[in-house]
Amino acid sequence: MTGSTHSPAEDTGPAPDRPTGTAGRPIRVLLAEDQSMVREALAALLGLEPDIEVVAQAARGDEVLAAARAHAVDVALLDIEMPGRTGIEAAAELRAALPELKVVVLTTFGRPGYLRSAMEAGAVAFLVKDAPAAQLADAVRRVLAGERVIDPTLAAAALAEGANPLTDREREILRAAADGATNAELAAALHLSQGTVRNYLSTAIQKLAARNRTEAVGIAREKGWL
Amino acid sequence: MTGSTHSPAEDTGPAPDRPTGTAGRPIRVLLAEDQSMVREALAALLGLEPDIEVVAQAARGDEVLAAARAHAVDVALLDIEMPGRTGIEAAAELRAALPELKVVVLTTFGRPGYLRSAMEAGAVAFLVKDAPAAQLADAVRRVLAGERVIDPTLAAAALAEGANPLTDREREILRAAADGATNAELAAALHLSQGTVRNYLSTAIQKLAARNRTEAVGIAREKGWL
DNA sequence: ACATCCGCATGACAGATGTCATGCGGACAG
DNA sequence: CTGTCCGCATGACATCTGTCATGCGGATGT
Repeated sequence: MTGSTHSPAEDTGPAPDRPTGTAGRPIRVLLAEDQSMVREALAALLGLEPDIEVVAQAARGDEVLAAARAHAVDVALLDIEMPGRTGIEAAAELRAALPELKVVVLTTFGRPGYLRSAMEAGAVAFLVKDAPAAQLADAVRRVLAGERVIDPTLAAAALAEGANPLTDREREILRAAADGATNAELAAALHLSQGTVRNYLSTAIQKLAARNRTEAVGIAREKGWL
Repeated sequence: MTGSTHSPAEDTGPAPDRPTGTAGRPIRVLLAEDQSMVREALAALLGLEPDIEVVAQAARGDEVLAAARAHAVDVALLDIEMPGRTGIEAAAELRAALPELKVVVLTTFGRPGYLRSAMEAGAVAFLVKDAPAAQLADAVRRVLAGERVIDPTLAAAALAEGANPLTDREREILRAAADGATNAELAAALHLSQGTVRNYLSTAIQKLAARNRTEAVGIAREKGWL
């Protein structure tokens, strides 16, 4: 357990040099998370660190880019599950518009597929909310120093899983089927024959080693492939 | 419908010094939440309040009772989704063992069924993590003063929904079907005929106004009836 | 004591779902 | 250029799933 780590005195270790250029000024952080209570609690936590300042908050994925631009942010902390845009989509957007900015993805679920997508979207760190709180401030400092911060266990799992085996069509149909749509509706919505829809579902079920669509949806969700 | 109702009886029994913010000792809080980062962030947030002290933390539902006993806790803050025991189950346990203790249930999902179960288990407050962070400390103080704290919108939704319409059997089967089990397996596991299983699912589907088992599971989950 | 309601249980039937064999066309290595 | 692979697409067939009519037994209210 990494319980109480409030010792600013011994904090001299990981900060021999401020990699953001201007020495001495606090690290400017954007925090994006849809649940107010969690967001503000995380802000309080980071506020305890003398060298970190939360200068912007966002409750929706589609507010992230504007907020980052408006506040000259050094590091963006993004939750994945957000309304408007997922943290992953927001990360891709940030990389395109503000390539200097370091993106940390912070999520409830340590799904290998999420890690993979996050890295592909340009994130340099991936944290799960299960991890000790001390890792949060730590990760902020380390990404600014140019490091990548990834839980080794999760990285191994992501590599072991391999990539998402589902094709675009299969994912599309599985996602729609997850909401309870009957495959006649799917066929109509996608302008396909009913048999074709069934066939995609069938191959998806086989690829995921499931016994029916319900289980297939569960497995795909669990791995972050949906 | 919210806090305006005080309990007339059973109030101010053994309290020479009201532990409320006035002049007494700080309020002793137990915080139970499985995600370390969120738990410690919430602890940091509460730690900013001068009259509140987080004296115990639990990462699992089955650690709650022992922790509450060991630290003479005034208020327990319980997340619902936890390993070991749900926050609801832990609340029932606390009410049985430590009836003085005020229980606040704190959850990600504002599901009406959750609210209902929480109140039946003896919780006196129900907060969603979507709410502003200030409500957390506020709720702690108010429950200690004998108030109940419930989001009026959610309370209205819970009343409008009515109670869980599913019978025990239906819930049991729907829950199992949610994992992707085929109903032949369900029949074997529950020592029923296959037709019977289908029938339970059928009535569940009708009660929930769903079109198939998948959608029924989704609806039941959303309402907190699973 | 009785009628009534409700949960539990079953099998027959129709319609939805999953599997299979088959074919088309683009990408890619040789 | 050609053979091969893979994603996309379809219809026929067998199985699974959802609905219905029916019946049993315990609780409830009168």
